[in-house]
Formats: sequence, structure tokens, C-alpha cells
Amino acid sequence: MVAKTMDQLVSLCKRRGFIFQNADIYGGLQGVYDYGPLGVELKNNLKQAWWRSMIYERDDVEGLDAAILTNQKVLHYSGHEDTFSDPMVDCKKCKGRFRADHIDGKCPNCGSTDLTEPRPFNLMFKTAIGPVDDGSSFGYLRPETAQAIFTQFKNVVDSTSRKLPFGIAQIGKSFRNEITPRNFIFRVREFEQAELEYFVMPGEDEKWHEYWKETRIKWWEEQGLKRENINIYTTPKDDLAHYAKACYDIEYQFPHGMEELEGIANRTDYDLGNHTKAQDEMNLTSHCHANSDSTQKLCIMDDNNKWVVPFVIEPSMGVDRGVLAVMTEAYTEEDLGNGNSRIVLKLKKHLAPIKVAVIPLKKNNEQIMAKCHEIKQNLLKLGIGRVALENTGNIGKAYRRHDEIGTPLCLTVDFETIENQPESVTVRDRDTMEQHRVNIADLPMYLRDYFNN
RNA sequence: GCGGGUGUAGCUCAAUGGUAGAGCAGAAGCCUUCCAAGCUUAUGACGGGGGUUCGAUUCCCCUCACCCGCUCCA
Repeated sequence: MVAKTMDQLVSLCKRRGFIFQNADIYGGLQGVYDYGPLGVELKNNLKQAWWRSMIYERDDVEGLDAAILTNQKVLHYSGHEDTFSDPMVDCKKCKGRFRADHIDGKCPNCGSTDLTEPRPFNLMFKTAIGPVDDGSSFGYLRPETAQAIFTQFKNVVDSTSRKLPFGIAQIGKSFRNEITPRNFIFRVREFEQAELEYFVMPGEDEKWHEYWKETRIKWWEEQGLKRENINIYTTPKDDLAHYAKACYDIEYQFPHGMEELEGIANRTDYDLGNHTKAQDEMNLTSHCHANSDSTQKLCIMDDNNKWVVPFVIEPSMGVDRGVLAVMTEAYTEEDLGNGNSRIVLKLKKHLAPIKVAVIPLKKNNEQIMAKCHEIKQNLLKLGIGRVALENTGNIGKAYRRHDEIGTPLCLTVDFETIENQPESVTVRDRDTMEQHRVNIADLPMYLRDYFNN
């Protein structure tokens, strides 16, 4: 395996249709990317794996799909309006930029007092709601999916009869007006999060924090990331986000460095406390905004008929970062000898955009092509995912192409298929390049076995 | 947003103050073709705008995007 760079990944992503720059034909839009034909499959597969592990395989988590447009009050009481909207000043001498409330008229870098006026620097996207854009009616694009989980907490509890501990999971887009989008899809302005808010009894939070750290590391390994490329970073107290008591970062060795892939935060009772009414009766441990607008008590009854505001453990994954991580890990360049080499995307098979490619040995042979179509249609019924009919007409190129996009299996229809009985095809393995013949009648069983373990 | 760098076909690169070449990929076709074979055909670019100039891809300015630092955290 050779060193992989971000450039190699970006090139592959564009060449093969995984990820494109948004508005490419107009010069792009900073920090915004689009997922192409293969990228959308890969991303969906990753999200599906997450959803499956969080909800289907557990008995204590419910799903949610909330709106992106967010009531201003939600982000007022959540603390985002305060912390995501910082007045900044620039030092005219050394060009440094600092939060106005962190310095007292003097540049902490060079000591100069020649500073610009504080300018608002809003990290949230604000948008007019309704036909009149006079500033009187606006909302935000959510800066995190988490808030809707908190604001819908009562509705979910009431409709599902949940008791602690339990969680609410959500996957969806979030938006942050990042100062500097950078590193391909790593830091972007429109991104997708997969978040679980796991509600626990106060006092049990630290135990669950550890539990989720271990659970999530294991999941990432199941997505193909090697443990040696994963680092667990414990955020120092001083650097914690406004809502967190403690935080682990699952970091991954990206091409540009060891950086955060997922944050696992102990959000305490800060969020439900902020959004609940009757805060005085809730024995909150967090410093919350006094809330005069909420109409619901965001708490549950404990065994002693006392109101308890649960603590929250939040594993929050960047879906786009996950896509980048699994691609980084999977990208492999192999020397085949004799000056030949190939690029192979060694994705876990459940993540592969295309599960099986059906390839004609010779595309201008009607019988072979007809058989390819027939096989493809039959394999689709297995529900194993996307089956593609490859039509490049050159068998070697087809194999290389599918190596590069990570297709685990290639089925080739050759002259033996149409001339001999029983009908058979060759099955080629992406990683070993080995192939063997399988009778067409046995394919359903063969493929189910292959993709189900 | 600041400082530095970059910007030529889908990808990787080349050349040039006189309107650009290649390899690979992609499209159509031929071929009983199993690891990027060959042949034929058609297609394709100077990020965008302005300026200097007889003429700009080349020089200058602005802008957009990307990369490296500051910052940020999914």
C-alpha cells in the first residue's frame, strides 16, 4: 500500500462519481459538496449501518426526522445564539483575529491597540420565513440536529412509553457558517450528522459516557477503520463546548491529519433544562437560560414519583467525515508486477456502492448481453443492494473500474455460459482477484451467504 | 475574514504575447476478448470579469474556487 493523499481521494471521487464540488459549472460554492451516483450509495449505506446499529439492533432507542428550519427561540434557549454569534475584532498590525469579549482592547498576539471595530460573526445561517423579508420573521438553519431531539423529547416519551435509560436518534443535515471550510468534505458549511441523544439517570451519566465511547469505537471498526488509525482524545475542561461536562473525540488518521470523526459528549441536564418550563422545580445542575416561553416540562417521573431531568450522553458523528474516513481507509494501490498496478477501494461489502457487477465478456454478442440482463434482473430480487450491468465491452477495464469503486464481486458471462449446461458464470473477488465458476441456479444462495456475513 | 500558494479537456500533465498538444478516461463502431490489448470515428480545456496591447491562456487588477497556516470541532 502506498501513501494516500487528499488529492488522490478527491481525484477518484470526481473521476468515478462519488463527490463533486457544488455549483461546479459556476466556479463552486465554498464549503459545499454534492454526492454523485456512487457517493450517494456509499453515504446511504453508511447511514443505514448507523441506523441499524442504533435502532434496529437495540431495544432502547427511537428514531426521529425533524425539520431543518428552526424556531429562533429554540436556538436562543439552547445557548447557540450566544455562543455561535461572536463579535470578532481584527488586529490591523499582525492581522490576527480574536473574539472581542476575550481581549481588552489589546491584541493578545502582538500587543497592538490598533484594532478594528468588533464585527458580528454569525456561525448560524439565518433565513427569512414568510413572504416579507423585513427582518421581523426569521428562523435559523439548524447548527446541529440535537436540538430537535430535545424539543421533541416530551412528544417522543409520551408516544412511546419510554423509561430511562433510552435514546432518540436522528440523521440529517446541519449548517454552520464556518470561517474556513477546508480539507474537502471534512469541514463544510452544509453537512450531515448522525446523532444519538441518550437519556440517563443523573449520576449514571459517567458510566454511560464510557459505554458509548467503547460502543462507538467498535462500530467504526465494523465500518472498516483500523483501530491503529483511531485515536481517542479527551477534551480538556477549558476547551469544552458550552453544553458539555466532558467529551471524548473519536479521531481518525485522515490524509490531512488526526482529526475528529465523532464527538461523544456528556451534555448533562443542560439542554432539557434550558428548554423546560418550571425550571425552579427541576433541581437542575446546569447553568441554564431562564425560560419563560416553554410550555412543557421536559422531565420524567422516577420511581419515587419525583421529577427528574435526565442527563444526556451524545454520540454525534459527522456522516461526511465518516464517508471520507472509510474511503481513506479503503483506498489501496497494489502493485501487480510487470509494471501493472491497480487502485482498489477495499470497502466493507455492506458499504460498497455497487454490490455485484454483471459483465459481458463480449458486449456485441446478443446472446451474452441478453443473459447479462436476465441475471441482473434476477439478482435484484435478492435485495442485496445495487446490482450493475457493466457495459464497457472490455473485460480487463471492467474489472479495474470496479476495483476502483469497490465492487466486491464481478460476475462475468462468457461463451461457456451460453454454450454449456448447466449455465454458469465466473465470480471474481475484488480483493484477491481470484475467480471460480458458479452455476447460475446457485447464485442466489451463493450471494445471500456472501453478503449476509 | 487575514497571510501565503495554486487554477490549461472528466483525470494527469505540456507548450506559448499571435486564439493550445498528449496520455488515460468518456461516446459510437469492428473483433469468440478473463485482468486497463488493437483499430476506426466523433467529442472535449486556458475558473470568471475587467485592463494594458494591433493582439492575452501568458503581463496587471478584481472576483470565484481549492491547498497551507490562524481559527474551528460533526
